[in-house]
Amino acid sequence: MIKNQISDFFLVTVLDQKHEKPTTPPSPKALQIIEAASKLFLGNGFGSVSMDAIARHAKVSKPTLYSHFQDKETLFSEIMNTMCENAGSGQVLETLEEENGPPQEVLRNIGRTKLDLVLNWQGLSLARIVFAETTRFPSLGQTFWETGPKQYYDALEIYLARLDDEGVLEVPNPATSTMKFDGMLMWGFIFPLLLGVVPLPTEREIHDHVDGVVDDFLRIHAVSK
Amino acid sequence: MIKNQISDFFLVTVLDQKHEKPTTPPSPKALQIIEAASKLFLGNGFGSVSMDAIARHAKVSKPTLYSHFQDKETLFSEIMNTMCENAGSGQVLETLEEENGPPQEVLRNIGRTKLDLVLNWQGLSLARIVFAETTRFPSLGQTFWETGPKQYYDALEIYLARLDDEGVLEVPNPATSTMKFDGMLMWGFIFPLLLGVVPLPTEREIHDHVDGVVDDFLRIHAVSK
DNA sequence: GCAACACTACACTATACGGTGTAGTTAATA
DNA sequence: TATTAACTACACCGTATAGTGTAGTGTTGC
Repeated sequence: MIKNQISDFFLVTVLDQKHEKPTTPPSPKALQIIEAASKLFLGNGFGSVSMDAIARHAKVSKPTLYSHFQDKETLFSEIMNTMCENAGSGQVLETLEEENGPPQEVLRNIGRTKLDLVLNWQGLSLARIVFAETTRFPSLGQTFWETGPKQYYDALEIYLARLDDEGVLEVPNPATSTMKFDGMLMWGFIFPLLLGVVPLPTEREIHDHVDGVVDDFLRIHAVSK
Repeated sequence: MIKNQISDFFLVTVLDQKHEKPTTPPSPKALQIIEAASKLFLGNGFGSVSMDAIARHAKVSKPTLYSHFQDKETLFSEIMNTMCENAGSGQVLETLEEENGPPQEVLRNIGRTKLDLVLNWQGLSLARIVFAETTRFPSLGQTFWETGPKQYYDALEIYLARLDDEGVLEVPNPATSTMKFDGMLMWGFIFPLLLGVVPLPTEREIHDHVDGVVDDFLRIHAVSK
């Protein structure tokens, strides 16, 4: 069950490289290795996953493993970078670019899409690992930030600036407002989840929460008459 | 320099057990061990700190180390639990209990105190480690949550409920509003900081941010006329 | 003086890990 | 059939680690 969950995530994050540059496609053995290593790293972090375990789970010999990847650190950062890039905010960005409805509707869609992206076993594991290993692999935090949240924040900031221009809302500082919006949206869920003291929220809880956040946000930035 | 920073933090978090139960005070050797292990764990996490390194830094022999602490896991969880308990929200709670001024003033004090508590090298390291190791040591997240954020959230929730009762603000759902307040307060700083993509904010930046958050919060919950 | 105790230095065991070398196997190709 | 490339199983090296055992040292209290 969990195995399938991870496999699915793997498919859309590591393998499903639709926007990939025309590099040589990874060989089937390399794919086995990537898949196994992704699962193990995502579930256990860098330090407590051994190359023997990766080879065993990939059903591949150790020399084969090392013929495809230089060493453990390379393997880890390649996989995590790919994961960060592909687990990025593509859907959220599309939501933002395509929508032209009333702000309440647009913001609700953004909020739900964002929470759906993050509030699941894989998203939380990824965040946990990136937070933890970003001191040992500084590029990790950088890649994660730039390929994921930053793009989403930039787009939302531009959207809010446009609303301000058009006089729909009053958003004197779109950058700050963007982070406050995301903070209201995320913190109450992700903080206790990262500490492991609450279960994942239901779709209904997410839905209601987003509605509340958007209402608050609109009240903050309502145009003063 | 860093050594002193850590020592200071150590003093107020691990050693300075004012509210401690009347247990036997730790021997000087045990203190050396705790101090060294605190520094090392805080800076490097659980996995990449060896018991030899702890003994070396504590200027203590390994058998002495093991005469005071059963094994590495015990040492780690004892130290981290103590840290969580003592790095808790004592100051924030005091701020909340003592203040009786206007909400704007109270909330600003709370916000600044909270951010001061978290936005520093030690607070971030602690959060990083707790997030990362909470799967291996489930009690860690639990202890951190219950001795720290939860008490602060409970107190703030009660405060907001009181303001609602008194008709000062309109807070129909104090629990949710508490998390949204903290989310606006924390997220914009702590998220990029955990990813290592921004430096620590200045006192001035914190100050301005808190003011903005409190203004937004008051606008959300202003009593409708 | 002497016994108890905490400690030290040092050596040691057992295990695990990252990474490599070797010899042999399979399968496709020419 | 001969060649080549990828792969396998297996053994191995060096190192690091958690944790223990031993023999001896200093200090305290009787």
